[in-house]
Amino acid sequence: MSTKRGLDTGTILNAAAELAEEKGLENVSLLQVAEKLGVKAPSLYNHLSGLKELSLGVAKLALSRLEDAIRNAAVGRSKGDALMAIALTYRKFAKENPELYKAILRFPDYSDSNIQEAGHAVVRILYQVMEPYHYGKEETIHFVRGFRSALHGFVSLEAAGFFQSAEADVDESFERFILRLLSTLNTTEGV
Amino acid sequence: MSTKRGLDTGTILNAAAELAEEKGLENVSLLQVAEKLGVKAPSLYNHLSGLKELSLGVAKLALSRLEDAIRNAAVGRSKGDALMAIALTYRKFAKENPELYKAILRFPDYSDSNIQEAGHAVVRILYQVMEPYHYGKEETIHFVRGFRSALHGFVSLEAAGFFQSAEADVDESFERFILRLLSTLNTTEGV
DNA sequence: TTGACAAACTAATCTAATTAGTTTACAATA
DNA sequence: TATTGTAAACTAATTAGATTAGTTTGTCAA
Repeated sequence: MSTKRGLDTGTILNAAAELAEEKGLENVSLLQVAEKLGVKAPSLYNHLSGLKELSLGVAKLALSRLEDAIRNAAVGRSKGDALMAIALTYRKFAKENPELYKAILRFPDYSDSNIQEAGHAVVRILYQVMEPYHYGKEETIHFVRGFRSALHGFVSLEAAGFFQSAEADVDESFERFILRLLSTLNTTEGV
Repeated sequence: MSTKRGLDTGTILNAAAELAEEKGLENVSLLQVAEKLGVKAPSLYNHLSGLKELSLGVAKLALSRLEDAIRNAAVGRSKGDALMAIALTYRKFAKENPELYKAILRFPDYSDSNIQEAGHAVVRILYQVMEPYHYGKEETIHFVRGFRSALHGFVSLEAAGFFQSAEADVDESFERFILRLLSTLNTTEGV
């Protein structure tokens, strides 16, 4: 029987992600992940350097799934349409994968490394969508920073449980917020 | 000498906050905090229920300091002026107290309880500032949710190390972003 | 067929949180 | 002033988890 060669980094990260959604991000330990994989904890060290790398890996995994979702959302749409679709998809992802989204949020803990890279992928999509507006590079960067901040900020605060006052619908708050931002985009028409 | 009665919850939390800024949030353990206070770790349990409560307490402390700063920023200003001052102060706080700000960010980990309460205080200030615009309650809530999201989102992403492309100044990105939002506020004049 | 290597294992160590049970200083009161 | 109850500190012990060291064992390539 296959007592051997069962693992690789990808398998481990997927198991960790699954475990996160099942039992909460805070219960993702090497021990638990190993157990889920039917393996002893030290075995994991053959594939990653330790808990930090595991956490980082889960965050990267989550980001890349988010990126996929966003890319799909933008396909076949342009300008405001595309941006709104991206925004809705972003929030949907966070709602459907709360623990994975928390994993992304947690990156400030190790702001150092290559999570950034994964983040860039998301940004690149936004740059593409912004092209038809014919803004200058600098102008585009300014806007994209704001747009990302809006998405991230709203979704984080919502996930943390703010926005509970029953007096205003959260879906509507989000849509209005994004529309507000989009309304400031020059509609001078791309010839 | 006073082997006794040295501690209370406030003292512990302040020590923890200090420790966070000195050595990083991730090094705030019961052990380290106890050591800093010249006490054994189990003694802390007389004043709080464990590490979770300590972390929560630090987050609340940080939020209440942020709230103070914001309140001060709004004093003597109104409308767009006040909102911009709040925004700048919010970001300044995060820059000057990075570890404490991280403590706030970390709250999604325990989204349950009474961090919320502290968050409400910030919101209350925003509601006051919004009054002169004479928006309806619902409308105001929508805007405030967006505004907070903007602040939180931008500052978090910046703290996490995104926004590093040298091609656009981050201060300017922030100011433009906030101005963009403010520009969408009705200036129909309060009589 | 074999031998080298990677991948798994067991055993052991370390750090930190937490719990149990004990001691002691303060403060109210007899 | 002596006494005693209690809160707050302590020591000792347990637990969980990460990590390291050193060993064993499949698998694959020569």
